[in-house]
Parts: sequence; C-alpha cells; structure tokens
Amino acid sequence: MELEPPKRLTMSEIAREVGVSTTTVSKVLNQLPGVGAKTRARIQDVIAQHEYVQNHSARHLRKGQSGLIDLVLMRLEGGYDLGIMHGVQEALMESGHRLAVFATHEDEEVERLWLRRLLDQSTDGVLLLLPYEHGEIANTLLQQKVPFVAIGDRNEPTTNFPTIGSTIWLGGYTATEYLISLGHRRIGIITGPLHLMTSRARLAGYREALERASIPVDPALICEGTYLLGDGIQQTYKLLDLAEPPTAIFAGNDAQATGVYQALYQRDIRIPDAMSVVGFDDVTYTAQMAPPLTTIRQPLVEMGKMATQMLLRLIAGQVLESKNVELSTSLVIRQSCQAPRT
Amino acid sequence: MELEPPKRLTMSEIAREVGVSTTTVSKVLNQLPGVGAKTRARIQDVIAQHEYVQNHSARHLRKGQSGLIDLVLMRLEGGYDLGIMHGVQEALMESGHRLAVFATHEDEEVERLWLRRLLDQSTDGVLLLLPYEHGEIANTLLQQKVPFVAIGDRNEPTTNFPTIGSTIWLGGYTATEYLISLGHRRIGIITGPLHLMTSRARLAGYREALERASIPVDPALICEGTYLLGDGIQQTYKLLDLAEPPTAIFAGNDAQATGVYQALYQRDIRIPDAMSVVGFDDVTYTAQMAPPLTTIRQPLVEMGKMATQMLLRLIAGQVLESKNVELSTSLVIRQSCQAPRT
DNA sequence: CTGAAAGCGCTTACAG
DNA sequence: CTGAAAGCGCTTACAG
Repeated sequence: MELEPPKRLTMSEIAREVGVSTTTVSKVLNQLPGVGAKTRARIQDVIAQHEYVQNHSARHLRKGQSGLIDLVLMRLEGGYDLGIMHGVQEALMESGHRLAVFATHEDEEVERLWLRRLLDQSTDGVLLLLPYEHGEIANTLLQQKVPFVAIGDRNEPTTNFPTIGSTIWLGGYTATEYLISLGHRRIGIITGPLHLMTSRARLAGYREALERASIPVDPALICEGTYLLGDGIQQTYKLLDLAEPPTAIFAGNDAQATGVYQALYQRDIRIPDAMSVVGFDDVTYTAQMAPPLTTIRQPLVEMGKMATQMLLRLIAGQVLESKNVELSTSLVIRQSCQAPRT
Repeated sequence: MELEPPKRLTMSEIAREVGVSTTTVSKVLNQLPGVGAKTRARIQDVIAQHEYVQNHSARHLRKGQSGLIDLVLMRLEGGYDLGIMHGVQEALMESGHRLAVFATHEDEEVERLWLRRLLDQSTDGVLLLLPYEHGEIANTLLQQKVPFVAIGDRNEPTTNFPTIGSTIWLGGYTATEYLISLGHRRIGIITGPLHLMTSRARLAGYREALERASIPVDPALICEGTYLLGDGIQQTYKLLDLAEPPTAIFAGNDAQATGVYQALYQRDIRIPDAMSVVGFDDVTYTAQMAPPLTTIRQPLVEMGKMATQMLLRLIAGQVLESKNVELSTSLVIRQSCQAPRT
C-alpha cells in the first residue's frame, strides 16, 4: 500500500482555468473587495468544483502566522482539564485556529523540549494550564513575545501576564458556610498541595467561614492532599480516626470527593446520613454519583472559552481591558449533605 | 500592552553575519554533508549565539509537509483516551511532530467542520480515536490520500485501513474465567453500547467462558450500558433487584466499575465479601480505589505509541507489515474479587 | 567545499 | 474591476 502524495490544485491552476490572475482568486478566497460579481461567481464555481483549498503553509509564511494555538498542561487526567479544553475548542471553532496540545507530565526535560519545539515551529499563542510554578515558561514566552494567557492555578497572587481563574476563595467560603448553615461544627477539609495558590485559597475561604461563625479552627481537621482520588481515601481515614471526627468533609476537588465516598462506604458510614460531603469543580460525573455530589462549581468551559478569547485578542494586537479575570464559582446543591445527627 | 511582532532572525541574516550563503547555513541546520568543519563550527556558533530557529512555515512549504499530526476523538472524558494520548505524545516526542487535538462531541456538524479545516490546513496524518462508526471520515481520508490509523473501537470486523486495538474478546473471556475459577456461577455483566464491536467482543468473551464452564447464559444478567459511571450505578441496581442476583459483576470499563462500587455501597453490599467486581481498561486510578479494583488491562499507552509509529511509517511512504494490530490485554488482580459466600 | 538561483504557493502594495 | 510582480524564508538541484 504505497501512498502517493495527494495531488492538490494550486491557486494558479484555478486562476488559469478561470482565465484570471491569482491576485483575483486570492481576493475571492479572502473575501476582499475589488472583484466583479460575475468574475467572483465564476471563480467560486471552479473552486467548489475542484474542492480547492489553500495551502496554509504558504498562506502563513506570507502572513507570518502559524494558525496554531498551543495548550500546555500537566497531566491531562482530571475532569478539570477536560472542561477547560472543551471551552478552548469552542472558542477556536470560530477563529479557525487548530489546537496543539502538550502534556508535560511534570518532567522538566520534556517541558524544555516542548518549549523549544514550540518556539521553533512557531505558534500564534499559548494557553498555560499548569497547576505548578510556571515562572520560567512565562518568562521565556514573555521575552520571546509569544502571546499567552495562564489558566487557573498560579503561585503568585499577582502576575505580569494575563490570567484567568475563578473565585476559589469564595468557593471555599461558600462550601463551608453551607455546611455550617446545615448545623455542622466539625468540618474536615482535604486540600490540594498547599504550595499552590488555589489550594490555599480554598483553605482561606474555609477558615473565614468558620471564623465568621465563631467556630474555632482545629488544625487536626485540615488535611493536605494532592487532588487525587487516592488521597481522598487516605485523608478520610485519617479524619475518621480522630478522637473527635468531623461530621462533614469538604474535598478539594471532585476526584478527592470520590475517594471520600469510597473510604466512607468502606467504613460503613452513610452519605449524607452520617457524613456530609462537598466537592469542588463540578466535573461531568458528579451528578451521577451515588448519592449525587453537592459541589462548588467552577465554570470550566467558560474559563477555557474566555481564556482563548483573551488570547485571540492578544494575538490580534489588541489591548486587554482587564488582565486578570476571575469567573464566579457557585454552590451546586445535590444530595450529599444534610444536618448532622445529634 | 501593545504586542510587537517578535523580531526573529532569518537564515539569510545568519548567513550574512557569518559571511556564507544561505545554502551553507541550510546544510548545517539540516545536518547535510558538504560543509567544511570550520565553516560548520562558525555557523553553529552564530546560530547558537542568536538562538536562531528556522521558520517552519517556510520549511514546510518547501517540503510539502505541515509537521502536524491530528488526533480526533469523541469526548475526551475517560482515562481511556488519556492513556492513548499519552502514548501518542511519547511517540511524537522523537518524531518532532506536534499534536493537534480535536473532540467531535458527537456533533456531526462540528465533525464536518473539523474535517474541512483539517484538509484545508493540511496535516501530515490523522489518528482516529472514535468509538463510533467513522466510515465517512475514513472514506474521505482514504480518498484524499491522507495517511491515518484508527485506534480501538470500530464497527466492522475487517477494514480497508490500518487499525490498532487490543484483544478485547480475550479480555472478556479472561475476566469471566477468573470469576468462574473463584467459584462464581452467577456473573452479571454491564456492557458498553452493543452496536460497538468492542462491546460485543467483551460480551462474546464472557459467553465463551460461561459455556466452557457449562454455565448457562442468563440474559437477565446481561445489561447494556454506555460506558459511563452513571450506568454502572443504574445497571447494578437492576442486577441487585433480580430474583436471583449475581455474586459478581463484570463492568465494561473502569468508570462503570466505579459506578458499581457506589451502587453496592449504597445498598450496603461489601466488596469483595458480598460481591466481586472486575473492571476493564486499567485506568490510572484503579489501583487507588477502595478496595483496589481487579481489572482487565488494556495497554493504552503502548497502543497510542504503536498507532503513532504506524502512522509515521505511512507518512514516510513505507509499507505496513501488518495493517491490523491487536496488543494483548491482561488480568490485573487486586482486591475486588473473592470466592462467593455460600 | 561553497554559492547563485529557482521555486514552494500564497498575499499585497501598486499600476492600469 | 483586474493583473504583473515582488517577496515571505526556506531547500535543492546544479555549477563551479
């Protein structure tokens, strides 16, 4: 099965067939004015008839663009990334860019290789979806004048580059406040890695809610995790083994909440009867869990969409009205919480 | 914040600085012979010093390539896709291609748009990761002479294009046989959509194992699902509500198995004491579940890698030794199964 | 070992 | 309204 190179028509062949210049064909293709209605129609006919498509390498060479947006992410594992990607793709649907994706797998070597290749092969812009410190990438990009926007997590509270996120602190606050309103006083929290801003933001929101309700913060109820199902399980065991275990658990994300579910059932503790659980993110499957998970929703799709729109604006050389955008989180009440038993 | 276009050096500027022709610079860049050692060294110096990188649009225009591989998938939701992508990226790491990703979301309109754009913008090759009928895409690709390989599921047992998969039937057989060897006689199975070849393959393997053990196949124990966590839950309830419920459940994938876990716990049925559970895929989190899930492993990363290598070979115009490859599945025994209670 | 020149397939001032 | 021509930044026979 030898593959012959696909024989495609060029613009000049189209031009010759119609009996016009490539200039005119190009104008038609790019919807530029200055072409007679009849000529335009004839050209369009021939184009349609041959299913002619432009050569984008040539086009991009001429225009100094690549037609590509790059998305870098760490692991491509959670519902979080996928929600974002969905939004990115939606926004790109209209712009006509294609999306190149790259996962670093936390390997710095691999990351450098990617950066190099990206710079080599040219990109129109980059979307950074990295939960860890990405100062180095950001600096390189900044210095190479590659437009980019960072999504979600970051280490520094302020940055000199565009970012988009959601009101994490408020999410942490809202979740905790909700549990308190239900009557809970001992609320366990399983965070993400605490060197991440957004993990700390959840925790800060939690603290604030407790303080407002004049409930003392018990350090034993605060468990640090890594946002994985596995530590949802482990940290839950830890909380259950406390002399005075919590009556509710607030998980850092929905994967952890799934782990909490498993650990609780393992110990034969019913949700929400004997333990209330709140998640974070509102990933696709949360509504299907048994029982359906009450969680803090991050507007992931919208975040991806808006990040892309910001990037597209940067690429077009426009100024961003606001460089650091936060979309709002919200509480989605389902069936994993109720008042504690007395 | 007005962005200036990144000022990059061109090859001719490098050439001028060194005092040679672009021909020579090009040779050095492409590791071609016919350049004196000293000249080569001098050129390399200047290149390194200016961090010069080629313009790939120009390069590709010249060579008639795009440097891009396209991956189409449906939803980008499960661990399945992610495992495959991991492998794809690994293989691409060496080849130097970038990976463009596109999710159809089962929207035919969107799919057509993508196909069009792909053809427009030119791709070096396509990886099809579509669980449903993709005859139309395959035909278009075939006819446009775009190299491609299909991964995983397909409707037809034989195809006229390259495919890669795993021994699903054997996986279904092995899982069932294992449960039988443990002493189970009533084994429930939750399949994927039965119009998919691979769903039917699992089921056929299940049947075969039962028949070999002279256990009659009870249609009531066969539940059709959609590979989502949610139907893992629903179908489990159905199985439990049977007059004579199963003592073991074989889920079509690990997401469904997670649903099975939730439904069982909801009904206070312990795993593996009162119910054995086997999954399918061996997605990253299975080892972390409570209890760790016994499952049929598909070598996802390897599948993605091999698919990419096949594609790269096609792109290079080489002949594929074998057009339809199946890697082997295997049983990963963890802690979700044991002998049934008597 | 080195370079002049053509050309990949487009777009874009510019002239008519 | 239409087209000739230059040029984007490379690679590749070909000549020396």
